Amino acid sequence: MDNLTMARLLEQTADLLEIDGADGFRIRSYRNAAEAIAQTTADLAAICDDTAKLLEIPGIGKSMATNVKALVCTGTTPLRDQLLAKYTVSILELTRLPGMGPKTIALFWSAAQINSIDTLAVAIEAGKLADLPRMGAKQIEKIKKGIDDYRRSSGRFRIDQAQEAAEALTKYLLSFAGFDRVTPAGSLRRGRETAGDLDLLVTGPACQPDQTGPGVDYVAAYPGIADLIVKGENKVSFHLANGMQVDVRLLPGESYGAALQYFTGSKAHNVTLRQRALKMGYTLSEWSLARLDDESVVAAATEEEIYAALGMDWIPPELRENLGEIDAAVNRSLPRLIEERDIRGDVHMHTHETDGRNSIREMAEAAIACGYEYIAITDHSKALAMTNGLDEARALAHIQRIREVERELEGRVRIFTGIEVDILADGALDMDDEVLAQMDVVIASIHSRFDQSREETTARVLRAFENPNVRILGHPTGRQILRREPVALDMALILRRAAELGVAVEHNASPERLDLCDRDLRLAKELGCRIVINTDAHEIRTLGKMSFGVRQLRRAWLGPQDVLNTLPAAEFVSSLRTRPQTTA
DNA sequence: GCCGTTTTCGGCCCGACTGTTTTCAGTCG
Repeated sequence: MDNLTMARLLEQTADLLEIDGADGFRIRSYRNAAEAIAQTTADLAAICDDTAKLLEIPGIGKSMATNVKALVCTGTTPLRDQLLAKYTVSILELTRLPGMGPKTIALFWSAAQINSIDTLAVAIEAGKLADLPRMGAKQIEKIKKGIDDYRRSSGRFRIDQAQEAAEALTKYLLSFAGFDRVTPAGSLRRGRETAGDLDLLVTGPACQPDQTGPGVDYVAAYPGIADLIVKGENKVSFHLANGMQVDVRLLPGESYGAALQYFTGSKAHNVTLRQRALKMGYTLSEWSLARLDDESVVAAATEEEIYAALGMDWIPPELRENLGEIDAAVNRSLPRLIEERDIRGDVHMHTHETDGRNSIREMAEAAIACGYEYIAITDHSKALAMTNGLDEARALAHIQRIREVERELEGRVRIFTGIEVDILADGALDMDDEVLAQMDVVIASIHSRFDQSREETTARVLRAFENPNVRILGHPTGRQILRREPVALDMALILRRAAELGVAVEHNASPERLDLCDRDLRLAKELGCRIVINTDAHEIRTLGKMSFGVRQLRRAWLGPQDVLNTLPAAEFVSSLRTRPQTTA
């Protein structure tokens, strides 16, 4: 069982405990443990017999360690089985409906044996809920609508979709005279790979207390609103047509920093920060950091002031996941994180020779416009027939054209020759070695047979590594965010072997992939792997999407020294895997 | 159920909004 599955089962147990009316702190400890397990780079299935190692993970105590062992050995825990026997697993989907919390679910279950969205829908139609306490016509209408929405939408959105929505809204909001600053908070600001909703903070003269009426009305008049959820004094919530929920908050400038800090999260980061505030005699809210004794404000206008007053450096939003960043900020030892301008080259892109849309020359010109010193042209190999992948003869001709374009551009950009060669189902590469040996950048990627077992896929990748021409493992898990699950891989084993051989692993910055994910990137660094970040652009427009990947690298605590393509061209090539000298 | 710079017992983060309950519970973030 992998860590994420384990985390999901513990999270599920917490939900069931909550419906069951268990002690709130016990519930929280299950959630904390789930979070810790989802984030750790240790492979719990591998170390589950080593209780001491389990206890090293913050949030895992004696009885949670027992739970972990039970999950690995039996796939469940006694407590979970007991709760599921009472409620059935389908009751959990009720928590996905807006306005349905554990108390309401428990009420419905005890009053009408409702344990799924379907039985809830039937009960509403039969009018069974009308007599229950706190169930007025509005409440029931809200639940009905929630069921319809749930059945239509998946709930989460890719980060680029969230950003696009944020940019459109920001433009609209800034055209109102009383607003002068709009900042996205939440998952988008932290650079997560998906967002469940969009949080926008707004400040300006129209956001002063008791004067927010016109501003709120303006927000609520946004033409993109599909339906309005909440319209309060300083908050407007609504859905966009694609189902994305947006929360817009109007805030006075003097508490903007406190609000930005609060609504950026993560929740776990904020909880830890607040505990620290309390120990220091302060209380931290979305309005201010204030003294506990006389309630006087210590800091509120900027995040920098608040973190400084708490005795620590300002923490970049990407790190705010309660994974050690608070201690590091207190000790003044936060890392210098990589920035987009550190990236000197993009070495994974396609042209119209296969499934790209632009020529070598067009891609190169666009890369120059991005400020890159070098690129690599890495079209597909023949196994990807639908992309018109290259066979050996075409690949050799392509190399010649790449060199010609490089000469034409007269030193304005270095263009490496390359290929994204398929790793076939058995781990062999889809191109002759003597052709691969002529290329600067050979990226090996999986594009087929995603259904193989963990053992098969791991062996497949390890066999590909044995080919000395392989210099980079492309989009290692093959996942497509919200569309296709990652392939099953023994990631620690793969990364350890890559580190030994000097094979670099790619972070594919395309917002559809973001592969490796942040957690595996941290593991890669721990294991001494070299990392390369690429856009995998198929047209000039997507060359500009490097920033989505950079945010994932930052989330993994990576600095420029951890990423090969922050190096100048010559050093970049010489730090790729060195091939054995050919004897011929 | 976890944890320890006052604690191995007794703590464990804070406020807005909604609906319906005339004083507040539940949900959400």
